[in-house]
Amino acid sequence: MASRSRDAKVTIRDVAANAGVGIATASRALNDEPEVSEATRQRVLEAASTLGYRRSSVALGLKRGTTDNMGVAIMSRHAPVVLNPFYMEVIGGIEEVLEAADKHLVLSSLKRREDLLNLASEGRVDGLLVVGCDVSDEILAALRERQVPVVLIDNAFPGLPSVVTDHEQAGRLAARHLLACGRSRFAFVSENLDNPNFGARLRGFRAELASAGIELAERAVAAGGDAWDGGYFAMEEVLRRLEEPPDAVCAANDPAAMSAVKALAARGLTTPNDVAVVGVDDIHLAAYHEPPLTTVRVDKLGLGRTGARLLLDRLAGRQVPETTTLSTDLILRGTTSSAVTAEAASR
Amino acid sequence: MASRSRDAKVTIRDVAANAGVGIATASRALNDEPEVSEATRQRVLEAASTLGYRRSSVALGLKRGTTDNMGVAIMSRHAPVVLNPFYMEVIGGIEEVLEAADKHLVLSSLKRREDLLNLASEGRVDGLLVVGCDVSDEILAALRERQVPVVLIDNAFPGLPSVVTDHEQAGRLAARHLLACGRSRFAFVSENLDNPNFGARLRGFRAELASAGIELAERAVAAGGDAWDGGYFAMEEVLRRLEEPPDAVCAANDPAAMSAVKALAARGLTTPNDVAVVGVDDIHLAAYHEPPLTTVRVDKLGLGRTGARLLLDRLAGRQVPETTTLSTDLILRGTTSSAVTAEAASR
DNA sequence: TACCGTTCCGGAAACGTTACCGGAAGTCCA
DNA sequence: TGGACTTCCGGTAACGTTTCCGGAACGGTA
Repeated sequence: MASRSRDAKVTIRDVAANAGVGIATASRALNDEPEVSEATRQRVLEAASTLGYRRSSVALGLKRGTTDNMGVAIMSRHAPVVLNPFYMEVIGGIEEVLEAADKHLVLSSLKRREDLLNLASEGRVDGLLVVGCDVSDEILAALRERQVPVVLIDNAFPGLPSVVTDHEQAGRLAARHLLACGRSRFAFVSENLDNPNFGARLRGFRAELASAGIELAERAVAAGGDAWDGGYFAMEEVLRRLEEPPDAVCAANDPAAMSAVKALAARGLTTPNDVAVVGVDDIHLAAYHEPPLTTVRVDKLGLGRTGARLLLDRLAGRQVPETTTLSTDLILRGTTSSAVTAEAASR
Repeated sequence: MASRSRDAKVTIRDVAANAGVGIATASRALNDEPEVSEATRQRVLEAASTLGYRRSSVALGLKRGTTDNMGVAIMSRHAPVVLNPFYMEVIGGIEEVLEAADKHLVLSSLKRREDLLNLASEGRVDGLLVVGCDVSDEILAALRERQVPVVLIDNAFPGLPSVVTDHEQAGRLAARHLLACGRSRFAFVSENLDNPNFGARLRGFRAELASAGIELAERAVAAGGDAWDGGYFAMEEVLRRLEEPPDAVCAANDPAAMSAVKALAARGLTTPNDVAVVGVDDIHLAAYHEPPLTTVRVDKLGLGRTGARLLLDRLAGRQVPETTTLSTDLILRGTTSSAVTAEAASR
């Protein structure tokens, strides 16, 4: 019963020899196949146990042509990906589904483009989850052409299945809420406006305002740079440009919203009394912000989960839709209404 | 030159046939071995290119007995690991070194204990990096007994190489700084005091105070539970217990410190004027806190980097020290001195 | 007794690669 | 001219599995 620690690697031949059977029989016994008598099965199992046998996943992989591990490639042009709380939650969702399916997750941040291609075509992984927008079309086209099983998360590309957030809806929800709060002077701040997701949020925000008869001036929109305090500089920029400060701000994401609150405070403007602020994403920290951050929740776990599930489906030969869209929810907290206490913060 | 997209997998036999050579020669040409003429090498390379050949890493793995990927197991008993900013930075360091060495990172949060053992003994990974304290001695003993190449990060176990932080030093630095600030009524708050690392921080904190002739009362030490606001409750508890509020608080980690600042504010106590607060870790957010958080920096990237480097060394057959200790640094910011502005915040 | 079906088992091929070994040319020197 | 050495190449074993196929043993039935 106790597994003896062997220095040499113990293979199926060893357990077969030890049990006095052929390797074919040993294989069958180990794999719970029916065509083996109960007596020999026990003998093999016991031999395996005393020898401390572990089947080689590499050999199995070669035989089966499959590895049981999935690549997760996170592209983050700017900040180190591990500092991005958004992606971390997405990975959490991916991991949950993969673990339940007994798959393994190989993580790759992939500065070098060729690595991503190789990961799949060398057979190191069975499929690929590509997370985020910071990946060149060239790579995606190559992936598609090579028929690599891949699912895009938070990004889209013709011919490749993807799961995305309804970013425009997020912007619309933010605008609608701000309008419902009775605000009238709007602004939009972001770390970066090249990011297509942020662009879509702005588009939705602007569209909803337009349908209420309000035009969002170009001067009321600013980007402050890709860092945790990008929103701070964007907010400063907007305050500088406008003769009268806004009373409602939508930020492209939560970090930007939090920084914007700071920038407003630095100008003596309080949140939510002087200015209501709403973010997008609902990262974990949002609920712990002071005041708790009103935000439009993006289903990060859901992105990861359904992305992983789609990839698994695809590998199982099932047909998957080209794009599945996850909707967003307004999370009402303290930066838009002083009536909301910290108690109502968490989910 | 253009790689044709083939539906079937193209193996080295195919490129050998296409180039009109034997597979041994093809292998040599592909691997830049010298015993092949330049002419045939070119022929093989071209055949490989037009066929779109990619060498199978699985077959190579079987042949070599090595996978070129390393397992990273993060144990987090409580919160989902992806929400832990500390570990995320450690992973960043690991990834950096691994990528530079052309290794791949397979991530595993491992709820099920057997998975960790299997990961290595099935040959899925060449080595293992075990991060954090939330792993049972039983597993570590099994790892050691099975001779799995493993390096512990932020944890220690006899017979296994590990890289750790000098947590006691961190506590001492915090105490020394608080003393230098002229404070006299001390407290220590934590999410959790079972965590041996937090315990060591408390020990160092207490020891340094003692050597200044000050005894840290048991009533001035509290744990508030494992969540982002654990420090909040711990701080509340301390304030409730003490007749006079402390004027210096050390938190076991940065999230606890930030929450403690909030709890103090809720009681009308300002930071740093009424109470100086110092955290430990220096997570990314600390510099963006309001006021910027004075903290004792733990070299998270360094933990990951040297852990990965040690593992690589060990796999290369080099001898590695059983424990390497990383020291900490005091980062002076706004929660202990109002003279420090937000400008001096970042690294 | 002869035949057939069932149950259980072992040999060997195959997955894609590298490495060992032997052999065919070609070159050089005596 | 003949040997020895170098250069280049191909066949094949091996890595550890699974799976196909054939066969032995056995029991039951005509």
